[in-house]
Amino acid sequence: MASYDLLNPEQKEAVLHTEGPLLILAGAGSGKTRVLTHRVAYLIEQGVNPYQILAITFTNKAAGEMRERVDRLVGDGGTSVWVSTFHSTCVRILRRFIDRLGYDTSFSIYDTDDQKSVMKEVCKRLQIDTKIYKERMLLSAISKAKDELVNPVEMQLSAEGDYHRQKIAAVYQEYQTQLRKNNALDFDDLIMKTVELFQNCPEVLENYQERFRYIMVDEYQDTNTAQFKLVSLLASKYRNLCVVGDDDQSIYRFRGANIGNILNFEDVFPDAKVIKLEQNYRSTSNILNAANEVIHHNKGRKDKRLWTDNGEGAPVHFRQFQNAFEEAEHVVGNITSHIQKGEAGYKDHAILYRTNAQSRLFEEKMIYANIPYKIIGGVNFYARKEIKDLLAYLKTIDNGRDEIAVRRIINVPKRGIGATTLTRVSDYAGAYDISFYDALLRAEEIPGLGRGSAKILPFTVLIQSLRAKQEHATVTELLETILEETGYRKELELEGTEEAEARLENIDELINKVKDYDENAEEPSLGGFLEEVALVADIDNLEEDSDHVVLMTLHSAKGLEFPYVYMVGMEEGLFPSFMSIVSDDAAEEIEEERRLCYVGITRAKKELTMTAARQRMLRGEVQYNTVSRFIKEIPDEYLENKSESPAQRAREAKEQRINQRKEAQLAARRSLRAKPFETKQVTAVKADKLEYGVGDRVKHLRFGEGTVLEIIEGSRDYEVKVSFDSAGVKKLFASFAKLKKVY
DNA sequence: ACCAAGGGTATTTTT
DNA sequence: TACCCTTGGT
Repeated sequence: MASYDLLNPEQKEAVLHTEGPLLILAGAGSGKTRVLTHRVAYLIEQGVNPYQILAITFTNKAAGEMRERVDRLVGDGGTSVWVSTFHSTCVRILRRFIDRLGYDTSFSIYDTDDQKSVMKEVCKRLQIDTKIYKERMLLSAISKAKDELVNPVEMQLSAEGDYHRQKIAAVYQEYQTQLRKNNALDFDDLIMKTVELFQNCPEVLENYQERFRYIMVDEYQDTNTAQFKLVSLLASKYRNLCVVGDDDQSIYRFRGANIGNILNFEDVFPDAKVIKLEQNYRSTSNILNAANEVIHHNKGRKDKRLWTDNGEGAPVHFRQFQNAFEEAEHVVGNITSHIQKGEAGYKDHAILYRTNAQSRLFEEKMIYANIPYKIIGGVNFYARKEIKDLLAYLKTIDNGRDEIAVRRIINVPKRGIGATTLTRVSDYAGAYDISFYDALLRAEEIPGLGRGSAKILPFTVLIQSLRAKQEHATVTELLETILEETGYRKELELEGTEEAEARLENIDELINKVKDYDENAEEPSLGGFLEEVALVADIDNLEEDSDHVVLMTLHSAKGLEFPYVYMVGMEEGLFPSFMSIVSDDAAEEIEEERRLCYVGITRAKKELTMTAARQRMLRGEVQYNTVSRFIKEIPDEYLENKSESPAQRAREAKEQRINQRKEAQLAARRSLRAKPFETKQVTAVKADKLEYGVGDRVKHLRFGEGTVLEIIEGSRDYEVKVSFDSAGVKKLFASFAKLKKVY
């Protein structure tokens, strides 16, 4: 039984208001997750079946956290509450019912990389001049349309008389055709197709309306039109829709987020109850006041002002440096001194920047200073070449219609199959209206292939045998077989370069993740694994318990908090970004940047340091930037500006610094070369010793209780053989299986 | 079919 | 600066 006494009056009100539409305007750090989880607990206490509660978040990390907190609060009863992201919710629904829209339920999910490949093909087919219509731009136009639930036909109609837009509509049309041919959906499709499904199949919608009688949406300010539609359809029957958000933290306009969803909630649901959470439990009042002042410069927001009864704390620090090197040096030095004084651990620090490119300098300095760090974002783990290659093999096994996947790996490792051969196969597939892979199976019949068909044969034989194997093998076994049979691993090993070494490490990491999946998923399957992998963001991998400094963009930082926060690159042209300043609707865009700034400031619990550089290298050019307007929006009473004047600065002996810098760069480069891809994250760590021994009773998440039969100590992990009461004898890896001793 | 080199171009944020 | 794509050579 959860206790509600520790909630403040507004929080309590939000928890107790269970029926009808509810808008919770939750300021930064006002305890919204707490409210949401307690609300779930309360609903269950009131006799609501947990199975009928749906909580939607944006990231897997947020979902995981909520899941954990719900479990802790309500115990086993909470496990059937459906907590997941928009995208995975939609995938789960589509996997059941998308056949009604003419897709196969084993559809692939395409990431931006795959989308680009499709778009290339589309442009070739339609003979689009990619000098004028850039693939990137076409894709973003399509994405925008999907966010707004506009289909190709509608776009075509609305483009009447506009040649340019008509062209885009034609591309959109063909792009969808290609996706369907590949039995694939892109990210935006996941939402849009689900909405389509609901609109076309009332009985399916009804089914889910009945199921989800209580719906909660987190980060509501970031929903786009399609997501809003999805939620309103689901909630339209029982109307128990609770949305939580903060219009001041709406930072995904570029991705289609419609701030109107939160600003107009009360218009759409006139009977909505509105509750504001304005007490902040996170930051000092200096930090909070600075945030309030900055965001106050925005128009068209819901009026609110956060307050706290935490102490005043230190003023917000601001320093401007001569260049980006010194900026990085200062930040890293500052962190080091906190550590040395024993004031804080590495993990208490976060460095936040506007663009991913800024991470590099900090990374170099960290390596030099021997500070453990983790970079979030940049190239997603699953977007790396070697990982994508291996996933493409798995996808090919799983979904024979995914041409992008097949094409990706048909000549990796090299099988001597080139462009000409592929075109012939593709033409043949088109002529007989079969999939690309099926055409490969008939390689001998394809005219003009000649010796090409002999080269194709080993590939199809391999895939066919893997498909056969899939029936009874785990994903781990499949992956290992691929690595061996294709010679992929061997090739990298023979290469012997540091880069190949890094790739091999990444592959090991992938194997770890697969093992983890095989052993912990409810019902492990190849399709299930691919699905899980398709929807992870880098932020999802942030582990709270390991001790390192975190570097990430301001966007990724939303929802997190750190005692010490550094907001770097506070310069006009960088933050706010150049694009936003020169944009056609600069007013709107700058407001979005300001909200981003607000998000950054409110991440800090104890101390906030903002820095800028007069000079910095940007895309190969030296830029001279002035201090960001956002700094100027913070009144002096909350801000301590310790920037040195240029004159003072000039007097300083530069020599020493320059030397130091060179040295540092050298060292950094040396170790950067050793690991060209960010710090390796090892998810599987061999425990020093296990808490259980042979003969002990243990409990496994999926298999239930059992008795330990045998423990084999391997070099990297313990292999534990357990006889489960109901699931039989299993061999498990200790670091993944998370066995708990039962007393 | 494969590779290396060079030119051109982009750069904001990401589920 | 760094990547991507085209080009041209073998």
